Amino acid sequence: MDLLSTKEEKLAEKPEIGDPTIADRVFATLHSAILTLQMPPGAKFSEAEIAKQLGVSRQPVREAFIRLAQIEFVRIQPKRATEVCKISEAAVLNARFIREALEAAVIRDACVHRSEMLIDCLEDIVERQRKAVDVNERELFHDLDDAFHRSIAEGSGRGLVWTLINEQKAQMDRVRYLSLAFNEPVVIKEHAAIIDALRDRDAARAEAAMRHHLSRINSIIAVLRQQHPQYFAAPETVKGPDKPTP
Amino acid sequence: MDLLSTKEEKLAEKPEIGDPTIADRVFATLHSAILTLQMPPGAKFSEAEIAKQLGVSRQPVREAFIRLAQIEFVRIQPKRATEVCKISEAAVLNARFIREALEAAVIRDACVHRSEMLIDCLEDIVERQRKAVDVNERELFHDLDDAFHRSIAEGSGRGLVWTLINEQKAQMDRVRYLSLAFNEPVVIKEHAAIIDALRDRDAARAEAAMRHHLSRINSIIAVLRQQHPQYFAAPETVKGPDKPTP
DNA sequence: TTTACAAATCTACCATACCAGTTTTTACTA
DNA sequence: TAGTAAAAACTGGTATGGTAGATTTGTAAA
Repeated sequence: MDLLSTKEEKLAEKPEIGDPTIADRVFATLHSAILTLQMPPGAKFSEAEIAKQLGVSRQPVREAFIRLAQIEFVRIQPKRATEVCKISEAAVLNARFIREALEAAVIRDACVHRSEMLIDCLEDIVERQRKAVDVNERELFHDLDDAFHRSIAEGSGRGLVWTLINEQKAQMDRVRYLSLAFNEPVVIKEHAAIIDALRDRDAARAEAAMRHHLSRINSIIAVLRQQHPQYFAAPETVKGPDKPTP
Repeated sequence: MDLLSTKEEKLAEKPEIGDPTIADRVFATLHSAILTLQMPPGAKFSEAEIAKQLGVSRQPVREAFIRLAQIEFVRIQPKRATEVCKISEAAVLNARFIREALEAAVIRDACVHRSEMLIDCLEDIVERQRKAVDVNERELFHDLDDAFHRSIAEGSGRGLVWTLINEQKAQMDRVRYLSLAFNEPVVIKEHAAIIDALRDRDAARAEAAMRHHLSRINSIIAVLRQQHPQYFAAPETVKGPDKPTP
């Protein structure tokens, strides 16, 4: 892994008076590295190693690790090692279940509370997505995709729900980085269909369009798992219902 | 706040070879204290203060703070202070929205995948709730309520979803501790209605029963806010949809 | 009495040293 | 050579001291 290149730019700056702490910046650096697969699933590293590479002490690195562990980006094994969590197919499908349930509920709300401004905003985003496809700007396209879904949530007064969706989405985003062929034109069509239903305030149609749109990941993950088995965790056995132990 | 009383029992034990670290135990102690309102919303404290009270160094306390901040139990103000987050009505209603959307989706799944064992398990839980009411064991009743919902999720293979619901629920649980009158008999009736629909595999009825059951919090929170205004944050202004900034 | 400013006293953040386990290496024995 | 045990080189967890910024306090001037 090569995080040294970003050292001088991002971390070893002068001790600014600004807000972000060193731990914040270490977290952001590692978060990005994991998301973009610069740090691939299964990679092992230590507090001391990262600290040395980033030119800081172990302490802020350690605190970044704690935060990364909470979002299941890394797994801390005390006295042993810390490693990047492998992609769990069960976790990804679980994230999709959660995302679908939430976005379905959100878009139903949006059909009631939506403003004309929201429609304009969404159409603007899709238009920019078209341009992004023309110039083959994959990164921009993905950012606009996020913006599309976030705007719907915020437009119906459910901005806080998007925060949660975004966290769940992180597991899927690593998959997204793996899949080079994302079939952008179809995505744009699906977005347009969602806008249409939203404009007509047709909740049932909007919800169906959204669910269809989100079902994409299912067909992708099985393929990617075969293409990159080393990035995926072994399939878990699903537990049955436990007796409660209060 | 009086955490010293639990010091000898929970923290100053012999250095076991077992798993939980000191930071884990500090986290659990503070988590419980905040949930049960022993540490009321708005209370200020410092790393050094807690460390002294619990008889540990500042480091594990600090790490516990980081984890508590991530679940929005405390707010860390650098160089200033750390305080218990006040209850935000917007956050509670947001949590309910999320919980309702997820549990509605889960129980629809459960109507398809449910086993006879799940029905038996749920009926057993409700029966124990009746007994808990008889002997006025409020704490036990609440634990069984959690067990009821968790069992439904795990019984339909969505145990991971419960993990998320549980996190969201934490904000509501502080409200639950505030409300002394919880109207347990009605809760039991609602649970029974959910079981009935689940037994009949009637997804629409089960979902409706679940949504009705979860709507309870809305009527509670407004009253509590008036009764305990010091525990609640000032109402936030809801933002409109932003233009994306990719 | 009120205001202004400085010193004392807080805070959380960071660096460092040490500890107790784990893993790997090394070296000696059978 | 193979096996085993000791030792060296890791790991993350904890304790502690120092630092810079924020708050409070206290004192002096208007």
